[in-house]
Amino acid sequence: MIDFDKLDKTIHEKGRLSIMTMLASRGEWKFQELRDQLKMSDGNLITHLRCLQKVGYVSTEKELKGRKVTKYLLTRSGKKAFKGYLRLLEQIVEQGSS
Amino acid sequence: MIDFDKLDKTIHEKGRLSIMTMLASRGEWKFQELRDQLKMSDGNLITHLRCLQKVGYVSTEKELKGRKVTKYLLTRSGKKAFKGYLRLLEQIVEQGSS
DNA sequence: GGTTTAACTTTGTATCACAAAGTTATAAAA
DNA sequence: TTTTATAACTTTGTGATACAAAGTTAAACC
Repeated sequence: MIDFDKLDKTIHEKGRLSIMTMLASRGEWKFQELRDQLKMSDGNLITHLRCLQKVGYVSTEKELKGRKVTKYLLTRSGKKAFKGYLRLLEQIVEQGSS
Repeated sequence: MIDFDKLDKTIHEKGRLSIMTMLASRGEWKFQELRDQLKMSDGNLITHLRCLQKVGYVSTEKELKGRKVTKYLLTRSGKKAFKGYLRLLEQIVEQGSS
């Protein structure tokens, strides 16, 4: 029996799941890129990013030269948590297709 | 790019996801079995089941003889929807491990 | 008839996704 | 050097909903 208590709610929420998936698939994303790709409002996106930062899954890099640009990336802990989350998804897929 | 808009919110919620996974892995489950396995309160479980019934993913069978027992199972539409959901999970897993 | 049991309903609360509007700071234009 | 534009961020409000707890109903067994 799959242990659904282990399902990380921070990652599981649709908006943050999409963010995490993007960050996992490529090193860095600008705020703008995330917003445009995911078609989220500024407020919604930044709230989710803040939430992911607060639990330590995401960090930022600021470009100091040129226009103000913020890049977001997964932390080591974020990568680990996402891996764990994916492992649970795999279990669900496996059990669901049996 | 994965289309997260397609992610079925009815299924995605943790509680209902666990229910759907159980129903997908075995034909029928009694209310009691679901409640005990998933450690949900009566009220919470039935609310999720009602929600799944309302969108047509789950149906019930009542035993008419003996003690009152209700069994829950996936409808054809529920199986189809769950399959679609799993396909999206597979995409996430794939993209996440690239 | 009374008790137990399974399923179900109702009610209340706390959380949270999301949008919209407002704020700040910097860079380019004028 | 004032103005305008832009990117990131904050604040506020609202609606939705997960969940628990307590109450209700109906059938079966004593």
